Order: sequence, then structure tokens, then C-alpha cells
Amino acid sequence: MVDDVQHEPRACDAALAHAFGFLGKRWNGMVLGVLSGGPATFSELRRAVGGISDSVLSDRLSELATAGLVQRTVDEGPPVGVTYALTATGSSLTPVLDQLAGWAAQNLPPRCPSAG
Amino acid sequence: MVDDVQHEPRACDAALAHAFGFLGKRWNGMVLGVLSGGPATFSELRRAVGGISDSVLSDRLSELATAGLVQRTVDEGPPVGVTYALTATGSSLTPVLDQLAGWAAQNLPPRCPSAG
DNA sequence: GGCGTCGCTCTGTTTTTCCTAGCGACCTCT
DNA sequence: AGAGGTCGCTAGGAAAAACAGAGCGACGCC
Repeated sequence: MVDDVQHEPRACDAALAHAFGFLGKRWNGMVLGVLSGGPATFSELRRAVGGISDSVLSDRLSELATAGLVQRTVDEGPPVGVTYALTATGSSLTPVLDQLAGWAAQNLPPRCPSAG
Repeated sequence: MVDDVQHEPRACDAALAHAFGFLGKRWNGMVLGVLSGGPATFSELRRAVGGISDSVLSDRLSELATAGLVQRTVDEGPPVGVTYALTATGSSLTPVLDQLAGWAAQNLPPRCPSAG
């Protein structure tokens, strides 16, 4: 029974599957990446990710908020505003995202690596 | 130019964006995760990721192969077969995926963390 | 011969993502 | 004040992606 570990033909990590439950959606990874650089407003987010539409960003933000990764805060200053920021859970994803960015930087270089 | 770094309001890492170019697609992350555990055939992959359909898996595999992350090998033994495996580039993503799985395991456990 | 598997493609339907336009409230410029 | 811009967000319909399911040619099993 010691080699019981080999019975499974091959199974996908449930955790990984769970993670890609939202990372597998078109923009989620990117908004988390932007947010990992600090809190941002709706429009800042929109510009930062570039190419996302209002409706989709709104959806993703709600989703991420529901998942407990980002927190929506209403700033009641004179000019009312809304700020999105990572929660503790979301922040703990930052290093992973960072590592992923590093990997992409040196392994998917079909794009000019020195251009700006 | 030293403080030029602050001019950008907030921009998404190009590398991160590039990475999510395919990680942001529904199953890509998962098939890479399975493949990171070793080579697999079409049907093994299908079972491992669970829930994906043939057509989509076929698409993703082609995509990943084109991106240079996985390699398709035709085994010309008596029973012809096709095997998919990670390339060097794909393998280098494994630790990231691993870390992501670890993060998911302890941060998105709305699911029983000690059940099996 | 009948049946199942393998890798993969094709058709038609559902889900996701996208574009465009609009809302109320605020700010700025004139 | 008036005109016009930004802010956060929603609504409606179109395009694209993902889906289920059947099918193909070649193979092995009994």
C-alpha cells in the first residue's frame, strides 16, 4: 500500500483548478497584477489593464470582491470616489504574480525585450 | 530622468499581460499544470483536467504547441500514439504553477481544507 | 464480426466577452 | 450660469469562445 500514490492515472491539482477558476478569466489576472502595485480607482484600473471595457471590468471587480480578493472602498471625500485594493488574501497572491511576470519576461520573448 | 518612473499613473506589466495571454484562457493553466507532472496523451489530458471537451482541448493543445510551451510527439510504436510534453519553456513555468497551487490551497479554501 | 479505444474534427447550441450608449453627480473652463 | 469633461457603473445587443455530442480511420480484444 506504500505505492498507493500511483493509482491515479493523472489528476489536476484541485487547488490549481480552483485558482484558475478566476485566473482563467480573460482579465482577472491582470487586474490583480495592477492592484498588486497598490490601490486604484475604477478608471485607473481601466487604463492600467488597457483594452478592457467598463462592463467587463465591473463584472471582474465584483467577482474578485465576492471571492474576497479585492475590497471596494467608497471614499467619502468632497469628490466622492471608489477605490479598489487587494485584501490580505489578494496580497498573498502578489509574489506569485510577480514570479509569473518574471517567467514571462524571459520565456515568452516573442516581443521586443528592450523596447519601451 | 531618474524620477521618470513615477510619471505613469499605473501600468500593467507587459510581461504579465503577455503571460495571461494564454493563462487567461479557460483551461490552459490546467493543462500546463497536468503536463508539469509529466508527459501525457490526449485522453490522459482530457481525464486529468476533467470537464474539458475534445474540441477545446485540441484547440488549447495546438495553441500551447504554437506558443512553444508544449511539444507534440507522435509515437510510431505498433499502436500509434501521440504524446504531449512540456518544452524547456513550459517546464520553467512549473515552479510558478506550483506556487500558485500552494497559494490556492491555503487562500481559497472555501472548500474543506482537510478533506480528501 | 462486434465492440471499445485512440487522436482529432465537425455541427449546432450555450456561455462569455465585447462594443456602444447612457445615467446622475461632480469638476472645470468661460 | 452654461457647456463640456470625468467618475463609477449599468443596459442592450453583437461577436467570439466554450460547450456537448456525434463521427472518422486505424487499431486491439474476444
